[in-house]
Amino acid sequence: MKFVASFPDTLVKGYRPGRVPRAVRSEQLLDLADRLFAERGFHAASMDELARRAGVSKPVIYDHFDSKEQLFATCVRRTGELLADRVATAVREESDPRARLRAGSIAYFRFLQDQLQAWIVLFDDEEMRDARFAAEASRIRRRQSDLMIHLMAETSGTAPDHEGRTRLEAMTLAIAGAYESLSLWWHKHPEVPPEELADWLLDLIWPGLEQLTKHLAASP
Amino acid sequence: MKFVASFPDTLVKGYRPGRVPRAVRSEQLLDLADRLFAERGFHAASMDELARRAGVSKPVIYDHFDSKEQLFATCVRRTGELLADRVATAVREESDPRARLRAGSIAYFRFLQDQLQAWIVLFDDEEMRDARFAAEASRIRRRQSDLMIHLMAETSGTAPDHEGRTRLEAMTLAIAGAYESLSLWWHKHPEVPPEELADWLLDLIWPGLEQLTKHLAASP
Amino acid sequence: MKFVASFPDTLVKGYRPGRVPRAVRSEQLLDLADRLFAERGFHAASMDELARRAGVSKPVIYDHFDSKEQLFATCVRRTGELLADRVATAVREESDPRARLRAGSIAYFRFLQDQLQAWIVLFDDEEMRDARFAAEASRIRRRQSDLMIHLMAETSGTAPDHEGRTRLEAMTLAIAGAYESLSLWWHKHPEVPPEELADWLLDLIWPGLEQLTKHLAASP
Amino acid sequence: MKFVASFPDTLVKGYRPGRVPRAVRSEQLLDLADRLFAERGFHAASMDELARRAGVSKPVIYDHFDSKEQLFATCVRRTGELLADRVATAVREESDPRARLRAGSIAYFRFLQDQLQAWIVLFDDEEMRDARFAAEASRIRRRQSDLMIHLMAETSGTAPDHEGRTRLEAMTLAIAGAYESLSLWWHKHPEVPPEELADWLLDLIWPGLEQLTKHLAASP
DNA sequence: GATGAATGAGTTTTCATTCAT
DNA sequence: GATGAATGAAAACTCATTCAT
Repeated sequence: MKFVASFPDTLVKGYRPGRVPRAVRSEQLLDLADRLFAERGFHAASMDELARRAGVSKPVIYDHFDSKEQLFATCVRRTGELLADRVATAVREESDPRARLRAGSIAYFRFLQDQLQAWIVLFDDEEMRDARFAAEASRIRRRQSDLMIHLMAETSGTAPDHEGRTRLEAMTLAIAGAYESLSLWWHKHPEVPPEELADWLLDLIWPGLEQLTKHLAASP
Repeated sequence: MKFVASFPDTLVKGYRPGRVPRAVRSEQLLDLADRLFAERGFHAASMDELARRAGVSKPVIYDHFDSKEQLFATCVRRTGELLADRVATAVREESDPRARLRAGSIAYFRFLQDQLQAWIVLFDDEEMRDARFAAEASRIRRRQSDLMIHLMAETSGTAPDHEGRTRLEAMTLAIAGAYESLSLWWHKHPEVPPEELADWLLDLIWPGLEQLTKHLAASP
Repeated sequence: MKFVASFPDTLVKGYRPGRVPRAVRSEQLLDLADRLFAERGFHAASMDELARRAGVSKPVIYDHFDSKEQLFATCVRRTGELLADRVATAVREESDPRARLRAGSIAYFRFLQDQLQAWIVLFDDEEMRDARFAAEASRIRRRQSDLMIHLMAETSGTAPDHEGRTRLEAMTLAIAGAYESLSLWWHKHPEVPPEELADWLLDLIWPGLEQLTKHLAASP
Repeated sequence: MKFVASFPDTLVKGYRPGRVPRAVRSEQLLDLADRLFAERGFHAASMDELARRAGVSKPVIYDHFDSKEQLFATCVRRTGELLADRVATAVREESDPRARLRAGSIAYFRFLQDQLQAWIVLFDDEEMRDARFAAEASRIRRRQSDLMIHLMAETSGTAPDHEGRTRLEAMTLAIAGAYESLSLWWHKHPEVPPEELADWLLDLIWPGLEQLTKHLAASP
């Protein structure tokens, strides 16, 4: 006889096992799913394991979420929204463009620090580029990019023409990629403080960005 | 229900079907696997389909490769090496640092244009970030990064200290991320020529990079 | 994912939702179950959906019926009894044997017209021939058959011997089958009026039936 | 440790267990599936059990048939075709219309006797009326009906008008239902020989049928 | 009289992988 | 050098049914 490890990872706080209100259970499942997807990736994560970790039976999960895909999408969206909020809030608290970008960057890296597992779902997951989730993933990246475009537009004061917008879009997406890639590196060098990371990145791209903005403002 | 035999995608040229020398078969399988992984992603690609496309039975594949994982890893490495070669060759043909970086960038984007399907395996695949393949993937990125570090080191003429090296490494990886992300954007804007892409990116990062190099050279 | 509450199909008339006397609730559930089984068939019909349609929770259903099977059986029996009543009543209103059979037939087809969904449960349901329900189904068919035997016996005036009874039973069951099959055909040709259907069938079987009756009357 | 009963129902004759040619395995699976569906009905029959009975693993089944549905459909069609062949052959051997119908009926009942389990799949299965299989089922019934229409048309010598054809179709389908229902009765009275069953049914419907034919021939 | 939350046992289906020939 | 036939293990998802309140 096999003894399956039978301690659920999470006994939802303050509730006796097996009788948890719907909303609470939903949150718990989302949290555990975030972690599980981060650890295993979409495909390798199994609903069975999620159920085991939550200490519930599978139908409970399917009572809360339609499918594995929908559960994953929900995780991703939730995390993406949280990240966008944090960054936007931080940006809003500064007025000088460079300071704003710096504040946003710091908020970005701090979020990764706090929500390690959630962030991995966002950027490091194998499936994040799966066709079915590409939409959500690129929406997130685009949101970061848009924020930056907005920032740059403020700086320049003029609206760029079509070609200019195309270029700006490409560049901000490239920068978003730089953030993501740097995040992965950071994962292995956690001793670097978020502020320093932000400064490094700003020193690298700010000159080019400023130049670009001027160029675009001048071109039409 | 079994797929009826039908026409294998590839009848290896110059050989009667079913009697192909080992090395040729290996190459053929790698080519088809590249394509298949690019189309479907690692998980969704099935050995059955690969066998069907190759017009052989599955044991043949297992005679050449230990497992699906190993096959995938081999595809990735092969493509990565090809890319690195192209870039290195292009870089070698220029002498001015900025021109070298530009030449490398153009070679990079041209490779993507030529080897669309292979490149997707490299960067766009869902699994590329799977734990099992992370090693290979980051090795490729690192190779790009190293190349750039080398480039920058030449420029500055002095070797940076430890902290400097850390920072340089982080930044070059960030830049590699920018390239990858820009490539994904390019996928949807193929009308932009590789040279223009390269110029955009250089305009963005060159000022920061130059500055960084000077700074690092000065610091010790 | 749970279906959001939405509007139950039936708010039992004259009662506040959620406070309905037992007998009324039972009837309501049977009506809805009839409809549901007719629409989906036994297997595909789910207790969840029944509960939703009734606007109650599942335990309520289980408080009224032991199991899905028992619920289905109850539906079938109820409908069967209704049908038998209608036919018997119609038969009683005529005196000539042929006219009696005709009246019964018309009543039969009219019932189908009125109670379309209930009838489907009776004859068209996939499960009606399931071992577990065969009993109930054949009881209904037998009731029709018995009625006819009775009719024929009246006509002949003599009781047939054992062999004769066997044959008569077989024939009346065959005729019941003809009714059922014709009903299915009618489903796709609803423009034919019940009276015409009855006449067609009578023209077909009456000569043989009369003959059979005489033969059986003569044989002992 | 649980000992699952491990004698497969069928060790395919003449082959060592586990190495059976494709065509043979296909036939074996169809035969066993026929039996299984007959015993349990479509829903209650599980692929697991079929695999167990065949002494193979489930993937073997899925290598031969796309899905449970397709397997069932194949069973049904195969049996239906066999039945139609037998009946048609028997009919062809007589020339007088009544004799032809009688011969066909006898062939029909003999088929049931021989292929008991297959026949149950045809008529007694719960799912035979499932929307997904209705097509196949009604095609079979219609084939019987068509055969009879053909027979009757020969007798009358004239083609009936539209209304006449509608009526004839309805009646022949009704008769097909009578056959099916009588078959079910026969299941419990196997002592009656097929010839007697056929005679009973012919005595019942022939007079009406003949009349109908004349009537239809006269009407236009 | 009624409910929200939960479950056990099952279903079909898929896939990488390997004998025996 | 190659194949036809087979498998073990697991996956996602469903459903009738029942506590505890």
